Amino acid sequence: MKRTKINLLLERDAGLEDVLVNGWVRTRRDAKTFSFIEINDGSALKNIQVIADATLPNYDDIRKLSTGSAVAIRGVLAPSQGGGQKWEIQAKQVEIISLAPESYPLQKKRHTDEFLRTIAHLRPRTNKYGAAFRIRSELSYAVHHYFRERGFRYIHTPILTGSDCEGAGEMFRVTTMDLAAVPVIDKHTDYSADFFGTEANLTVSGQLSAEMFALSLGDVYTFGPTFRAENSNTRRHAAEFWMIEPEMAFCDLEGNMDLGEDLIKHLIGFIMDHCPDDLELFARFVDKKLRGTLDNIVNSSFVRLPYREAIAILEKSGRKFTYPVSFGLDLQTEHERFLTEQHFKKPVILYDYPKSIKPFYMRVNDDQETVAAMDILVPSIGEIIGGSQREERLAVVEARMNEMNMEKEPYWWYLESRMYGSVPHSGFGLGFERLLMLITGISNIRDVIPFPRTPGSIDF
RNA sequence: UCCCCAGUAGCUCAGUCGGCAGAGCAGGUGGCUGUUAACCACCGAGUCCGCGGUUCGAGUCCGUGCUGGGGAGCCA
Repeated sequence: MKRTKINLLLERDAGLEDVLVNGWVRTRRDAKTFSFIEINDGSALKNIQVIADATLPNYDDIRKLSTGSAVAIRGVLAPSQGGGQKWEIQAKQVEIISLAPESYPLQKKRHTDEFLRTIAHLRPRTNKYGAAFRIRSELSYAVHHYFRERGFRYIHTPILTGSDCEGAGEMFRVTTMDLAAVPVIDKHTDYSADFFGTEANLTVSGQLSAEMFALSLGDVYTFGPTFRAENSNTRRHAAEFWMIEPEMAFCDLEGNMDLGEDLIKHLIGFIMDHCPDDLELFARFVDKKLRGTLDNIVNSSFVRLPYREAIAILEKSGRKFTYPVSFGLDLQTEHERFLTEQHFKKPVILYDYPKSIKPFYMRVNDDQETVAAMDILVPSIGEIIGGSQREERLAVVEARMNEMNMEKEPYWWYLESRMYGSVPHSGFGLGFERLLMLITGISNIRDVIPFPRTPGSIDF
């Protein structure tokens, strides 16, 4: 007999004479002539209650069922005789697939996130983490759904890259060389002996590759893992995370901002519509203000503010900031928080940043002083999107690379895209985990990634 | 990498001025009950993070290391 998942049983209108449910025991309560067993199979937040009567042949064993044990229950789906749930299963057969010993670490009470991180292989069996990872799955689907509906193509950009200067971030080196005996020529590593015959790293962004496909297929996006070897020890950073990077041909900065705002609103709305139970858990137990935060984002127009005006607002605010504010300096966390949490109290899109603090590929504005960059900042999380209109003029992008003392040779292919049919185009990167943090109210990025990788930590 | 905080039973924590190691939950046993974080009684449970120091005596004070957390920087 094929098993039926609990989420489908719980939403039924009518009972069933014979069903099979497989899952894990969350708790067992014994009455005089029968036991209540609550089963969860991960398909939903809710458990299903099983009534196991003392007349069952293996009732003695059933009475020993411990939290975490795996079972197969066959029985009747019937209206519950007690309050608290609509349906229950009156068991005709209880097969114990495996009995969890008393050392099972998850108890029927609240655990701290810090403890659960030490048992990351078991934590998805808890209500909170089960809900978080169901939402993560739905959110991934929603990303693909959103772009597909709008004619975007999904591009698998490389994870291994030969460039060591894609971005400012530190990169993870990829090598097959024996690190105890690295070949050296003139005190420098001889990468010609390595697997690719040159230095190789893990990607920090699929953007440059995605641009090539935007200039071919029109509107494209990437959605995959990204790696940063920064020694960042914060609740918002991980060494391995997922990023969504749309790239649009024939699109300027305004169109880019439109997409970023619409994407965020749509994805949040999708989860509100499709994961009400899981979201409710976070609104009740993790962040009491979550509903208000999400409603505010979905219903408000994001503020669009040139960097120059943001500086003026900060200067006039009368606030004493730890870090200085003036044109040419990047905004610090305290400044971003002031703008989104105090001044506007909603998401803010900052754009037209000084070119001196932004990378070579961003399009230089007519003022020659700023570039067509945009960051979307949200309350509590901070920067969730960073993007720009790309510099499509060959001479300008080459001049920028010269200014920054960049070696142009590795980018020959990137520069050729500006020689052959170059067009205005734009894109951005959206931090998938940061969006998940925003949607769930989970405050640590390590808790929205199945097995998080951070400096000094690669267990599981 | 820098600053701050924490580390005591399986888990969450208390431990006063430096003087016998504690509670709740979990687990075990028994009881009660269409229960639902069930309830009641009893029982077992410790490298007080490691190392060194001060002291008659250190969970407690000092130094150092490790681990975890928060903040900052960097960024998504």
